[in-house]
Amino acid sequence: MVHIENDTETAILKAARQVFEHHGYTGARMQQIADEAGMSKASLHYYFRSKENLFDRIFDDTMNDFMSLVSTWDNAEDSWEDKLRRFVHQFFAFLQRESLLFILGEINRNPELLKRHRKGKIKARFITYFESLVAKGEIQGTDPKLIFIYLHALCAYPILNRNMLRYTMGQNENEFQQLMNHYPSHVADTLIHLLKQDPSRQ
Amino acid sequence: MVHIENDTETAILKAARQVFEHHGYTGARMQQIADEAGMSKASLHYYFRSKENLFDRIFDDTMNDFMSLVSTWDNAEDSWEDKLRRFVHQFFAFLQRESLLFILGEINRNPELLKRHRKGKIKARFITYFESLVAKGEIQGTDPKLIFIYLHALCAYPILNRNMLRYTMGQNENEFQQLMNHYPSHVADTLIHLLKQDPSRQ
DNA sequence: ATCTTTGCTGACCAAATGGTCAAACCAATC
DNA sequence: GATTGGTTTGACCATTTGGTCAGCAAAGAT
Repeated sequence: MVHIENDTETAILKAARQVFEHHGYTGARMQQIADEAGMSKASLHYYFRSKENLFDRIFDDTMNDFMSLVSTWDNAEDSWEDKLRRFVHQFFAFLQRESLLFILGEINRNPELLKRHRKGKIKARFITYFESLVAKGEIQGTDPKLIFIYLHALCAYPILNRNMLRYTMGQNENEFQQLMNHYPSHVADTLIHLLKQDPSRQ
Repeated sequence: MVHIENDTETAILKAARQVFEHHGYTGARMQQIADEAGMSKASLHYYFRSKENLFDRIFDDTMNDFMSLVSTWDNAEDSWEDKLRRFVHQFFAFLQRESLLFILGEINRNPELLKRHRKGKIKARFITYFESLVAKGEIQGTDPKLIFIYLHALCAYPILNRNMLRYTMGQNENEFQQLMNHYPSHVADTLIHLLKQDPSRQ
């Protein structure tokens, strides 16, 4: 299903994304999307029949990006350390581009939205890859599912909760931004360090 | 500011919390709250003058609980390991009771909501405590702000993103629940292990 | 020049929604 | 049992909101 987008359609999608990500489905107003796209409300209905249609397009696009990123695993011929490092940076960059908070909010509102994305049912490549590493004894024997959760948690949380974290830690925009610049490298180091431990501990 | 609640008011607050947490401010409907509380919509306006008032009450209550939990730090006379372990379990339990996703969504919609809670400006006790530990050389020299983020991230993420995580990892309710039963202990172990490392690594 | 197609819009509509209010209800007091 | 005060509600209102539609404008096509 290829979409050939003209300029107007692109403008609508861009405006819609902004408004939906900021206000959520129920809070978004067709009029505001129209204003932000610089056209009449009727035009939105000309290109996308309904609010729900327009929303689905935004949601599904974001969700597909997210799912394909999560289930992809670099198959370059290098060490798992480098693979992991690349993934962390890629994932972190992605999360700054697209709003995971939006996705989580909408799924919370309507869990049915998840069922439309079958790709999720394919067990993430990450996990199978790390299961094989454990089997080969290259990393310590922690459950790869936990590593998977840790990886996602460490990358996503400071972006999901940026505002309150900054507030709680008493930092201004700049200080926090500077912390975030080094953040993904530090996360990668920590995870690798964690996985390299000899299996003797517990 | 003590609120003496009668049964009706309590019933309203309970219903309102459920509806607001599920649908967010913009998606919540006064009629649904009334239905769920088993009374007429007019009664809601009798007890709380407006939707916004009712929302504020729910939001502020949750936010206060969250802020006081985050800025509290056990001052029992025991090791930092035990303090940390207790905190992780307490925090994890809290997150299962009250919806952080709700808070994050509303703050994203209206950042002004944060400014009402001055407590956040007090730098979290956690950070000052761990700064002192680093100074005393009891733990390795990682920036306590990062440890703070890691702690919160690891506790909060699997609850914030429960649905998609389960889906991505291909687990059913039971399997995931079982994973979560051991989860906080594992997080505590991991964090302690991480902090105990000798300072030689970078 | 005229017709046809496509993109686009102002004016309008029906339904939903937060909020109001006069009246009903009910327990306590006289 | 009448009065009083707080509580509860059905009916109603004004506004907002997603959506429709007849028609206008521009660009090809004939």
